[in-house]
Amino acid sequence: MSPRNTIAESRRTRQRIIDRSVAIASVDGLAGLTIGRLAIDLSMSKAGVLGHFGTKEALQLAALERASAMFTSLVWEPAAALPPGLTRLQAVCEAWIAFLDTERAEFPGGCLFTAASVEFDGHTGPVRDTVARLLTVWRRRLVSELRYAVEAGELPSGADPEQIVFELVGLYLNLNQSIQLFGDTTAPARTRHALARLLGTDQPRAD
Amino acid sequence: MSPRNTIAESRRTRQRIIDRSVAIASVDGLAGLTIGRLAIDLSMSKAGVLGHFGTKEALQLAALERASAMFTSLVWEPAAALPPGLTRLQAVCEAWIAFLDTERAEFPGGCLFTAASVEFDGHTGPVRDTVARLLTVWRRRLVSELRYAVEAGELPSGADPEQIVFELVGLYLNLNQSIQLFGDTTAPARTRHALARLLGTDQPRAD
DNA sequence: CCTACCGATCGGTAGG
DNA sequence: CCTACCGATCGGTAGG
Repeated sequence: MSPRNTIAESRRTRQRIIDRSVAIASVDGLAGLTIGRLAIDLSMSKAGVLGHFGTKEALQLAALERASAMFTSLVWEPAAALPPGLTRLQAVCEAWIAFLDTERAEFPGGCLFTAASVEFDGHTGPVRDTVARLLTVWRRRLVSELRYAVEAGELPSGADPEQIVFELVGLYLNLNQSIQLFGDTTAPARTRHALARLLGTDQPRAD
Repeated sequence: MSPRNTIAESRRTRQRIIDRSVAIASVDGLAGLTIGRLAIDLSMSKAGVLGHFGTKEALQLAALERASAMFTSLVWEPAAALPPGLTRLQAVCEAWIAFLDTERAEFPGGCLFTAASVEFDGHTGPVRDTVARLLTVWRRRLVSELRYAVEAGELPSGADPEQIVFELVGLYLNLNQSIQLFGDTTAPARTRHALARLLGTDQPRAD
C-alpha cells in the first residue's frame, strides 16, 4: 500500500509545491517561506515536501527559477517578435507594468525579485547570487534594446542607455511599492508618463 | 545583590538594544530580528532584552522610530534652515544619497524603510502602518517643497510635483538596490544626474 | 536584569 | 510519499 507515485505524478507534485512557494514567498519572503507552512497548505507531510528538494535553499532556488520563467513568459516573450528598439522596449515596459499590477494571483505580495533582493542583499550564497544574476540579465537586455534605439536614431545620439535603465528600474521599484504598500491605483499611469518622458516618446525631441 | 539598574542605566540599556536592533534589522529585516540574537550580541538574557519592550512587535516599532529619528536628523534637519524650494530640496536629496551610501555603520544592510516596506506590505498591523505613515510623510514633504518651487517660478508652471516625487522616490529605491545588491559605486553619480534632469537644474529649461 | 521554564515551530533525518 | 523523531530556536512568562 505504498503511496509512492509515478514519475509523472511526482513531477506534478513538485510543480504544485513550487507554485505555492512562489505565492508564499511573494507575501512572506523567501526566508519566511517554511516547509511546515507548505505542508499544511498542500495537505502533505513536511518530509514529503522537503523530499523533492533536499534543502530549504534548493526550494528557494526552485521558486526563484519558476518566478523567473513566469517573468520571461509574461514580459519578454510576448514582445520578442516585435521589431527591436523603442517599439519592442515599449511593449516590454507595458507588459512589466501589467506584471506588477495587482490582482495577479501568482504574486499576491508583489514582485518576488524585489523582495528577494532586499531580503538577501546583506547575505552571501546561491540565493543572493541568483537574484543578482537575474536582475543583471534583465538590466542588460534593457540596455541592449536602448543601444539599438540610439543606433537606429530613435533616441538622440547623446542618450546614455545605462543611465536610462537606471532611471527606468527605479520607476518599477516605486511602481511595486506604490501598489503593494499604498494601493495607489494611479501608479501605473504615473509610470507610463515617466516612461514617455524618459524615452522621449511624449513629444518630438530636439537632438 | 540585585542587578537592577538605576533609571538612567536602564534607559541606556534600552538605547543599546534599539541601536543593535536597527543594525540587525537592516541586514535581516524586522521579522528576522530575534530576541535571542539580540541577547547574544548584547551579552544579556532574552528576558532582560524583552523586558524593555514587552513584545517583539513593540521592539520592531521602537527600531523603526529610531531609524526614523536618524533619517530626520541626517537628511531633513541639516537642510531645515535653507531657503525653501529647489535649494532646500537639493540639499535634502544630496543628504539622502549620503544616507544610503555604503560604509554607514548604522544601516549595514541598507535602507531599513525600504526593507520593512517590502517585508510588511503583504501584512496588516502596526508595523506596516508605521512604515506606510513614515514614507507618506516624507513623500508629502517632498511634494510641498516642489509646490513651493513651482510657485516661486523655479520650475515650469506645468510641472507636476506628485509626478516628480514619484520619479524621485524610484531613483532612491534603485540607488539602494544598486549599492546593496550590486555594490555599484557609480550609482550616486547616476542618481545625481537623474535628479538634475528631473529638477531641471542641468540646463535652463524652456517653459 | 537574572534563571528557569513553557508550547510551538524551525530545518532536517531515519526508516519504511 | 508517510510516521516518527532529532536538536535548535522561536516569542514569551513566572518568579525573584
